[in-house]
Amino acid sequence: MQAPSRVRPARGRTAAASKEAAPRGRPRSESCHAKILDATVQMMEENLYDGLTIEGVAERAGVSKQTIYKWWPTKSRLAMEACLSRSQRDIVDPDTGSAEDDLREFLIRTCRALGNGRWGFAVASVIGAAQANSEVAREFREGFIEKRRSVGARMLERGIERGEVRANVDVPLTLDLMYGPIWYRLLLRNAPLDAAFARGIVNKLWPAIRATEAPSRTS
Amino acid sequence: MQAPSRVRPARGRTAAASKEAAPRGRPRSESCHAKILDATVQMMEENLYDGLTIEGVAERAGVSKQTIYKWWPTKSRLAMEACLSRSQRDIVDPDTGSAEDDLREFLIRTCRALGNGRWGFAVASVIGAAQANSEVAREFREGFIEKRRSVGARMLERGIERGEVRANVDVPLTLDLMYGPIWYRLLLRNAPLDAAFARGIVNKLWPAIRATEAPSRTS
DNA sequence: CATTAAATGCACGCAGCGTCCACTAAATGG
DNA sequence: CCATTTAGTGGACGCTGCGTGCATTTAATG
Repeated sequence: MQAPSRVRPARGRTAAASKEAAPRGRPRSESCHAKILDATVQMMEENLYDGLTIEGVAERAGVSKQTIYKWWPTKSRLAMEACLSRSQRDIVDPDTGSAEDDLREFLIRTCRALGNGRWGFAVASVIGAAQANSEVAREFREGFIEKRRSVGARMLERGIERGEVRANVDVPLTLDLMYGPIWYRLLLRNAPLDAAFARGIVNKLWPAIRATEAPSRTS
Repeated sequence: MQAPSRVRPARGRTAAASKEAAPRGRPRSESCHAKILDATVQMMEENLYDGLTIEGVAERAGVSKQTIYKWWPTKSRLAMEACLSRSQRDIVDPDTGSAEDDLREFLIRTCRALGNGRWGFAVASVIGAAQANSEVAREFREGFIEKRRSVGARMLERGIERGEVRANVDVPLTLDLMYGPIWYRLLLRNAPLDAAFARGIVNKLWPAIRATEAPSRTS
């Protein structure tokens, strides 16, 4: 998934944890690696996946095309890694102590990351590209979707332990119901992807999730 | 959206409703039109959007490339119209007399159309392609998504009139919650898109929609 | 200094899009 | 029957961008 990391420890320093001896030859340029990913994200934000060209990335990054092909076999893999690396920072477990608040916060954060600016469009275009190639689709699922789902599952499980969430809740289905509408709006752009939407999802879903039988809070 | 229809009434017959006189020149071949759309669907089912080539369609349909370009400006527009025309038959309002049953039936039907065989993958790949071109995205939304949404809205409104659905329900949000999970699974393939899933969606959502405050039916 | 591997620069083959053009085919009205 | 109009054919073309190949230079190792 990640381009194979062959970066060696800084000159002179011997990494204590590293079992293998220093590799021979010229070390991989970490700066090239970063510049390529940056240029890729930038180009996707401007031109979406279709407008992403290896030649363009090479030019922007000030790097030769061969260097890119050395580390990423195809354009789709490059786009994928750029997308995943850029997305990591948006996946955070709020862990507020309340399952309902956790879910709401997480969805609000997700909507915020994807809903404004060009990044959402770029992500959508990568999802799109993944539809044409099952291997890319799998990588995207594992690197992007499953990470979000596991955070969601953790929030639900904490809720079950605390007695806020009914114990027999169908976790995978619940996650589909939570994330599905967000991807739907991301991809179809029929309405804004904002905090109000995130709140709406949780408010509608919570009565089907929560343990107590108190009156529904749905608007 | 549709390739402009210039087919004229059959020879000799004067269409009563037609206001304009018979067009001059050679009439458009309806058989070519159909063969092109069929070949497009077939090729997308086999090779997804990326594997769809105008040259390939021309060959399969036994038609010249120019004929295709005459009626569809780009590959994406061709894919779009093929997708929309093939999909019409799956969009049916069950109108059972019960809003809950209507919703369930409609979602089951949708899952059935998209969940097995190659067609679902083909549709997903068109959604994907739409992400790279905002005009294609808009057409897809209007021709495919909005048709389904308006059927859904009608089912909910009938439910409101009959008192089964709470009057203040947020219809667009509810539709997002219903359809979102389906598109999510269609695109991400994390789990099967089957009737059980459709039922799960309705069962979970129904308590947030229905007018009465009877105990929830969620599993 | 020899070795190893990374990065460069340039050329190439190839597929497929979209266009152009001259030609043929099928309808029209006079 | 003929001029006109529009549809469809077939082949050639230019272009972009992918992915490869290869000789060369650069930065690290012992």
